[in-house]
Amino acid sequence: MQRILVIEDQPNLLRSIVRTLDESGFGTLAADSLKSARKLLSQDVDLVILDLMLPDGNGLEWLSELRAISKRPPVLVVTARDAIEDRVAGLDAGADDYLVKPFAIEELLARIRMLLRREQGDSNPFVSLGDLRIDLVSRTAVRGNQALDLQNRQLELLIYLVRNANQIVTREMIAKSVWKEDTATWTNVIAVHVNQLRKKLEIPGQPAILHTIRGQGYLLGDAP
Amino acid sequence: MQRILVIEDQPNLLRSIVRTLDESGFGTLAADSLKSARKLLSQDVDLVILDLMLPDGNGLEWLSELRAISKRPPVLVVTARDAIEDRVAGLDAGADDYLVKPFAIEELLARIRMLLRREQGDSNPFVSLGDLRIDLVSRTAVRGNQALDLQNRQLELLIYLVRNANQIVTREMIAKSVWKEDTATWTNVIAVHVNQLRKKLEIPGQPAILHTIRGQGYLLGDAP
DNA sequence: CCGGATGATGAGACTATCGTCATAGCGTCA
DNA sequence: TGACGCTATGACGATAGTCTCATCATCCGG
Repeated sequence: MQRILVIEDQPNLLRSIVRTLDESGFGTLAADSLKSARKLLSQDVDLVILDLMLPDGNGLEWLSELRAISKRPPVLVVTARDAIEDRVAGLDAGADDYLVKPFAIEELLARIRMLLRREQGDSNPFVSLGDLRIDLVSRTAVRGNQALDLQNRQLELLIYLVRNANQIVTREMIAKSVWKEDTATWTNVIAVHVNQLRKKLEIPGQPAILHTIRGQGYLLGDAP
Repeated sequence: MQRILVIEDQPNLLRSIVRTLDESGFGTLAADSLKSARKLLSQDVDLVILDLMLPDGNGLEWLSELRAISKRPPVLVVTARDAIEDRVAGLDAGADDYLVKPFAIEELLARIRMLLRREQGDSNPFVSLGDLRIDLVSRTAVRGNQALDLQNRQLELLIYLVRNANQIVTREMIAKSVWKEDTATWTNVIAVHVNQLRKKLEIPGQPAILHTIRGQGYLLGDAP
């Protein structure tokens, strides 16, 4: 369930927003001051709805602080301040949308859907090839629906191979990119790691995807 | 230079928008119908400004077609239709923002900046705090312009602290997130790693940024 | 079909990383 | 100020990750 943090100091409006969000199937966290907002903003909030005028300070400053750290989560500013300067200031401070009070609850929901939709595509960057997928931030590799338990070097090697999928990569290229030195060319370190990677990567009974190109290097992808 | 496609059939408004964008340093492509828009979109466009009522059809249908193929580029809908149903329909069709005519050119520019800012985030994701910055894909941490040579655990710990900057994190929270187990609470592993991290993170002669909150936990950021 | 070259593989050595422990330092409160 | 509890720190041992080496398998040209 997606969690939304609502920062709003008017009790009636806060209650009304929270109720609507609950009914729409979102999880909600409510804050009526910047102080309590700071407490509730942990990394697993998916969206923030922010009123600007709060008892203990200006919401824009809080927003700037947040954006200095991270571009997530998206922030939808909801405020009575409708002057153009205010709108520009809000958006430039890092807001992802700016909605002026009074607003229709339907429009609020539509804008929430829009922001969350955008988040989904924005999830961790990854590389993939066929049924193989590597999340570059959590550093997890999955083949089909089976997680692969790889060591660091094996993962680095695999990422390099996926990034250069369906083309031959020489040992020199691998040494330079994965080992950051050329010396590795003189030993058979690469062969050893390719070997270890194959054991975990290939599925017995299915055609291999990590091929040796004799005299040239390796190739990840469809047989040449 | 970032390129913006403007789809608008009122010649005066179209000209005015294009001029403003040019002056702001954007590249512009102009279309006064869906037909010409289809032609121009095949080029590399970073953002689309879309009027809904066009001579040869409804912009929303065109938007839906586009979104069926790709979530890029972002689309900013600009229209005279200001009914709530219209706004909801536009956002749900895949628009990334919805601006009602007449609008201030300053707000249009602010919303364009907002949308493009998000696109830029396509580079490696990172977290930062003050002069500290961590690239989450290359897994490198930099303080000022000095790279920090951190071990895996130290980096994981630092990422967690930055993500929860300026708030107290307890040992239990750290154990759960970084070690993925509660057992670490019973030893002083965390203290040891915090200690090692401090040696590499703190700059002698400058105020510390990784504080101990006696009896509670640790805090990364400004002194409490 | 043979021999040299190239790549694969298992075992073990080396090493960086990590966790534990003992002890020292420091704050806090009576 | 003294004692207690919490935190810092250096050293050491355990472990997982990485590399080396010897040997085996396979390919390809005579």
